[in-house]
Amino acid sequence: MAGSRAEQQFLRRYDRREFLAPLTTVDMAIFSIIDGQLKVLLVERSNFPAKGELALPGGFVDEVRDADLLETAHRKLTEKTGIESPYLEQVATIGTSTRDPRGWSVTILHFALIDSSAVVSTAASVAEVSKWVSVEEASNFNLAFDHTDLLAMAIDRLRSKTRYTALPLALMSETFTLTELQTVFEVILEVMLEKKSFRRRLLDSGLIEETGIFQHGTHRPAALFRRGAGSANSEFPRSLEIHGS
Amino acid sequence: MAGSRAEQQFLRRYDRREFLAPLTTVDMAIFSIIDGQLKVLLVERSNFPAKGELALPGGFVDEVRDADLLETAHRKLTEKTGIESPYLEQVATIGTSTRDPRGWSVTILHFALIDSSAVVSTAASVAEVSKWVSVEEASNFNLAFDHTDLLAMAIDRLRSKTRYTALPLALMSETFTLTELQTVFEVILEVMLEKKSFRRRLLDSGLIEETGIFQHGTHRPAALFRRGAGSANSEFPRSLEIHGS
DNA sequence: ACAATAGTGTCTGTCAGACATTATATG
DNA sequence: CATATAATGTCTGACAGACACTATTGT
Repeated sequence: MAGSRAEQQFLRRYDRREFLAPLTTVDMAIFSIIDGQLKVLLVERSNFPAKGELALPGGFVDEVRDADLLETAHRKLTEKTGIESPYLEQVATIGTSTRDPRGWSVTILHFALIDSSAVVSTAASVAEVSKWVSVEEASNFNLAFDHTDLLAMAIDRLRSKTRYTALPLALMSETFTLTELQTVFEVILEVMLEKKSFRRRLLDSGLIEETGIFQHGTHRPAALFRRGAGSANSEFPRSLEIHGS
Repeated sequence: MAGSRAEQQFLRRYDRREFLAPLTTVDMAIFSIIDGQLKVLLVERSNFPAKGELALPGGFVDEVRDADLLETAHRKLTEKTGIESPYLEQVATIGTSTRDPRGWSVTILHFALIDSSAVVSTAASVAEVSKWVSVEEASNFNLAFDHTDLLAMAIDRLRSKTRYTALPLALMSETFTLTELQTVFEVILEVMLEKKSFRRRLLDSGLIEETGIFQHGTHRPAALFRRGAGSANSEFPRSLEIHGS
């Protein structure tokens, strides 16, 4: 069925180069918490078009090296940050005739969350000019192409998932206190959360486990946790209620 | 900034045909409720590859006619069904080196929900061989390419959204009774729902409004409703609890 | 009057929010 | 021992589930 003689002949004669396909790229919104702020990695474009402008990192599918789009995204991420196994998720695919001056162009937008502590290694492994910018600043820059829109979509997705999953766990370092975790949620959502309900939600979720170790600081020591078995992407039965702001 | 002389020169010399881009298509899972079942529209492929096999409808971006991917999806939908304004949503983008024998290929998968009553007009306006198949059957067919996987993703998305939105409203005809609506939810979720909580949820949502008309059938007449102001895509604060199957 | 379908009353359970209270370090 | 921070107790409120009950039609 799948390999009739006629089909094989068709495929032998088929040459993709005879057909014009849209330019296809993978773009990445790579988030991390740095200095208590939600930051995104931007690169300064070293080639035309939009040379010199700030943009989300991204690039073309490498038909030889990438078996699928996720590998393209992973490869881009490793190239830019040196990070190997972040949280990585497809956000949306944007394709229009006008977004790239080279012609009809499609980008598959992903977002990645990386562990704050892993970020240190970034600068060293990066050749291209790249920098971490707070999402607020980044949203106000005039990014290359439609990247301002793409960034907004990625932030929306992160915010919305933060309301009904424990996704921000992917931003934490190996061990963390519940107060630290709550602060990260609050930074993302731009809202204060109730301590008791936050702790109940996380502790009951089974997504974190106690290390038995305590972090000694200025006052009462805080229990240190690590990520547990479950997927940080799994859904709570109810969303956090976001009122004001 | 955006149009320096050097950049203009770069663009004048740039010829996309020199670069090989992945094959890019838009595929559609078009759902409707027919004879009380959730059905999906399948077409018999009239060309190689996979000629003669059943597949989700889809096709290439038309760089001249389509301003963006959503227009491509709308165009495909209108070509296949004659429907103009369905609910339409992007599900995911799948790109691998192996899914199409012609080479590295990307598809942007969408799903559409169309009004049961609109379906009647379908057969007439369609040249290609297409047919409505229950999702159960369709999932068991061996569809062309990776379309069995694509269909599963689209069904997953529909099921999951049915748990926390009123998306199935898009499947109803102009007016409908609450019992009919509940039955559609049940068909999609493959679970029985509690009448009282279902009605409360929908009535309190403001997503439907009474027509004041009653449907007289074999017994007590049922109030007829129509879709209201709000977006059927908006989220309830809690998901429906799905226990057993 | 009866059967069948439409629609309601009301109790329970779960889980998030509010906020007061207790616990345990360090200086 | 004072104070800051960690952690808990417990009440409320929103909303889904369960299920018994009432209402209204056609036959």
